[in-house]
Amino acid sequence: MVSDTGLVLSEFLPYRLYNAAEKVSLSFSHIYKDKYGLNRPEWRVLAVLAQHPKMTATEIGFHTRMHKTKVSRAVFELAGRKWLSRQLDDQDRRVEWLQLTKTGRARFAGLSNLARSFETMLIGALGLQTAKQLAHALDKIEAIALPVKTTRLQFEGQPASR
Amino acid sequence: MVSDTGLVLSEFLPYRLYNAAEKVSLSFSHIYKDKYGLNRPEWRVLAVLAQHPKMTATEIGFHTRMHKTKVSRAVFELAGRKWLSRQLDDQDRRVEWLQLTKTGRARFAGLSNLARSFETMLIGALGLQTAKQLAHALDKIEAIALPVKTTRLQFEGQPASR
DNA sequence: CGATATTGGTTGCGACTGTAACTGTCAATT
DNA sequence: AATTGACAGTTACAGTCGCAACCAATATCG
Repeated sequence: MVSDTGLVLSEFLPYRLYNAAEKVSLSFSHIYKDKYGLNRPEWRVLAVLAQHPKMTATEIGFHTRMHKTKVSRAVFELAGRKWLSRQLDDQDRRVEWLQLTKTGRARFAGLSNLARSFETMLIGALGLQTAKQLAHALDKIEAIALPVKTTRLQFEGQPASR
Repeated sequence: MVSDTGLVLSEFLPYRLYNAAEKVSLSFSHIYKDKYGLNRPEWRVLAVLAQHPKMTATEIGFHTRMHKTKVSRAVFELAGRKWLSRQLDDQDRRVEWLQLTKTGRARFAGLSNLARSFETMLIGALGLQTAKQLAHALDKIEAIALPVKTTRLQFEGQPASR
């Protein structure tokens, strides 16, 4: 028998990690959302294309850990704004090479500065020591393997319908 | 002129924090999703009601930092399954007191054990030292004030919106 | 009292998401 | 060449989300 002392949600690590990430992310999102009208996938695509001038959508998905449909939609939107250009590969016409346009690079330059200010502010608020420890913990989380699937149990009282 | 060395997304703290939280949260979600058919708001409502036997939806929102519509929908779902009961307050009939049913408590007991196992596994994978440093960093993130514009969570003592 | 504001909780709507199924292209096998 | 399978990228669909508008009950104020 397992001693059930209950579970204190507010001390539960996954919960706390998620809330902290949401808080930071929500705050940061105003920088690309309010001023530039971007959503998160679009911001990420922009940032990764600024760093790696020519990439395919698949590569972007790999780098940003985003689902390919997210990438596809973000690319569609940014292309519509002419912040990036698409160019079919000569050898393999399934592949599209994406790169920022002049406009895209110009927009990102502004965003990039705001982003770095935000990060500096955040690290300042945490303290350098804590920020480094946090970065180290994130390294480890990135590195570890976590269980991915389980099997579904059947029981009375399945989801109700609205 | 600001030196634009670009921005390396993969080293950007908000990005890394968010990805780490998503990774952990996704892995953990299988515990309540695949096995019990719950989504995250439902899991949170269940957990907080298990800890605090009688609460109102508003209080739950405060504790779990969830928007009141999320709470409302989660409560609706759990009530439909008869995992919790709703009871109008005698004095103020706008207020509903929520508490877990026997079924709800039974389900949560199982979930709770799985949750604690998961957390133990996670802490083990990080190492105790790193886990403590992470917890400390999360404390600080919770405590600091970050610029937030539009989206407001519903807290006690805060105007809803204007 | 009556009018108005506030509060607890719900719902309509538009925006965003992941799954899975799809299109079009290339590669391998026959 | 024709078939098959793999792959890049898109899209249909159903589920989820937050905002704003809403309803009903209560509190406040003239």
